[in-house]
Amino acid sequence: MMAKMTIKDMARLAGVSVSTVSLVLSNHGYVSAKTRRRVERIIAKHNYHPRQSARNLVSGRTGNMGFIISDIHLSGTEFFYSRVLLGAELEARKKDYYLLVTTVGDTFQPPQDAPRFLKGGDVDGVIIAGSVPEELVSYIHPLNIPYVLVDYKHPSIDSNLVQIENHDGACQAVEHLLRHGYRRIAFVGGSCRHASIRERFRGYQSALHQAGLSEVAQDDSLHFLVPEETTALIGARGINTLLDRAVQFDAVVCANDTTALGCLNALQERGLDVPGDMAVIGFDDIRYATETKPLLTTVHVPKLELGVQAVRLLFECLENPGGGLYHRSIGTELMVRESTSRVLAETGAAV
Amino acid sequence: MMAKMTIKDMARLAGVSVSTVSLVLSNHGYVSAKTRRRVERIIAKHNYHPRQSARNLVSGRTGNMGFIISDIHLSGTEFFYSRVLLGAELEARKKDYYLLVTTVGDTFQPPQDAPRFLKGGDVDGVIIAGSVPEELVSYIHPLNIPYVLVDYKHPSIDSNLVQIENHDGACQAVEHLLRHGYRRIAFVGGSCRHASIRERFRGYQSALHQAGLSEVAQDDSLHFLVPEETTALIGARGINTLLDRAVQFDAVVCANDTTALGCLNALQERGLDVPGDMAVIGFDDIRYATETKPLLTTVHVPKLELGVQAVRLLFECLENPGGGLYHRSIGTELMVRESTSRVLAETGAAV
DNA sequence: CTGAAAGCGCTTACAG
DNA sequence: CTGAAAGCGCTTACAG
Repeated sequence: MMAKMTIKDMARLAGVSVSTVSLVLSNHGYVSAKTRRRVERIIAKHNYHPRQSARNLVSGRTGNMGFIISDIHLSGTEFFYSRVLLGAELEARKKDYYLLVTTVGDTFQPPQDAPRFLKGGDVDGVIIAGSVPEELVSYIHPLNIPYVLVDYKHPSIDSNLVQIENHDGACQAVEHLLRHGYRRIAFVGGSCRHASIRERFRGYQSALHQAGLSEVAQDDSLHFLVPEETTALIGARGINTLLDRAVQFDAVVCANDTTALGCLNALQERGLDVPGDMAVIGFDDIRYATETKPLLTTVHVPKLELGVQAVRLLFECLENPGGGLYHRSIGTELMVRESTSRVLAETGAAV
Repeated sequence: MMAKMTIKDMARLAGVSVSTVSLVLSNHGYVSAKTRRRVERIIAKHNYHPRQSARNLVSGRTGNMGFIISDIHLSGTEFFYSRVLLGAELEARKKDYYLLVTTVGDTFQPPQDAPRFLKGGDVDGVIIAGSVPEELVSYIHPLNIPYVLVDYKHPSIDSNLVQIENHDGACQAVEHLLRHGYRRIAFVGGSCRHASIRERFRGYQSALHQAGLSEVAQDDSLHFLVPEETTALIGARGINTLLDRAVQFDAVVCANDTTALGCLNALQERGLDVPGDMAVIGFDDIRYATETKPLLTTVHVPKLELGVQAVRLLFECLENPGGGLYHRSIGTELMVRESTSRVLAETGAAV
């Protein structure tokens, strides 16, 4: 194993100065075509790559981007934020940035638990995916380092944001049900502590209002929202609770797909047919939505895109320091499958 | 926004030399208690943190660890490798290492698609989680950089390995079923291209052999293995295929929980009761296994631990260069829940 | 116990 | 178009 090659070795081998090698590496100044070729050949031959830490030292930037996610979200049941991470990684890679991934627990206490890269200044910017302890945001905000929040919002601090059009998505869901003749539409939610879920609930309500069904929108016996973390069990509990209340309803909008899966199971167990007796509609479009029986109609959230946009937004902040705050909204799309359409499910013909 | 503080500023402020500040920072040499206190106070007061890139430059190490995962695994249906990632991050953090996470697609072609940190020498070691294109391993192997494979193995190259005791886990599953009186035990698998799944199948077979049930172990009409990526649909397809073959069986061992979920759904749909008519046992113990109806008996794999051990093993390689290859096996544990025990499911009393 | 100096591998003005 | 030199922020022998 030979020692690691340096720019000096390249210069010596190519018979030029270190500066010249640096110039062809960076593509900044002018180098004669001939010299450039010679240097490039030497570089390729020895498979030389400049050391990032040396470059960083002089450039003052790090080439790293922090990616913070709560441990719950990273390993929950839903495959949501790992797709956001994937999108972010793909986009960061395009600009030759590395993603430094770290997690925070829900017992987060600054400054002890603050990611080391924040203290050490080892990142040029930070992406925070999903809901995190408020303390994290209040810790990072005054740090003078650009950061963007994805699908989360601090109650009082204004940040760079990439958000889902939750309100609109929920409206689409309700409108779809209304078009198909459903009227008594219930809502079963995951954690109402999460802003996204509250927005979905509000979207559901406002679509009903628009349709002149305010009594449904307002009827809390048709709504099941709990402050707990989202699991499929909550969906099952929601359905059973509503059913036990003996209120009439023929459709249920779920706060997300995980909840919807729980609903589907519970309905099946109580002997109710979906969509024959009851329509079910989810939110997120996780992959499992296409593996249920019946296939789940849901509001598709472009998860990869959330990650991509977060990285792009961060770069804009980097290039444009002091340029104020950016907010970006990512639209949703209704995926009509089997769980909301009697005809579709039974004959295979679309309505 | 004041300029970033450097070690020089600290030295000036504390009235000592730069070397002294460095000494108290690194805790290496001797500094008088008094001087140390003074320097420490200044450091704390100004919230100074040494720049990693400068340290890296002189130390020759990077303080980074690469974490490579296929995009399929990062955003598949199973929540498996994200827990491995979580474990790795937690352990790396303990040693002040950053995790550089990147993904590879299945069209991977070296050297273009090789992670940039490999070419640039920006990591001290690499963890590869789950199955990846063989080309990745053959690319990285001669690079003279320590790497460890988690739950994967190159067919011909010998690497540092952290593996699951798949064979043993599958034996446990079968033995549990045998103890409960099941005899005609089927196997429904996900991708048989994956070594782990093949090992599970072999474990299943050898436990049956041991029990004198070689005819079951050998009866391919009781086995469903496909070369496709694992999804719940494969489980459903497996059950339906076996049932349509009209072979007798009263239990099914699944290659993993995702497959088992599909089995559960398919059985329910065909009107069969679990565990009344049929026992189902999974592998992995993903969170969803505790949200099914009935709760899924499964072989628990300590996913976090896989990540932790991978990082530890990598550190051993780092500290002990040229120390040969390490192989580590992580044991499994049978989680007995409802899907394999008639009594347990119906009366709540354990067998 | 503490300081002056060299050096890690690069980039960037500045001369020429 | 190319080279010599300074400097990025640290650490590490080496003197004292």
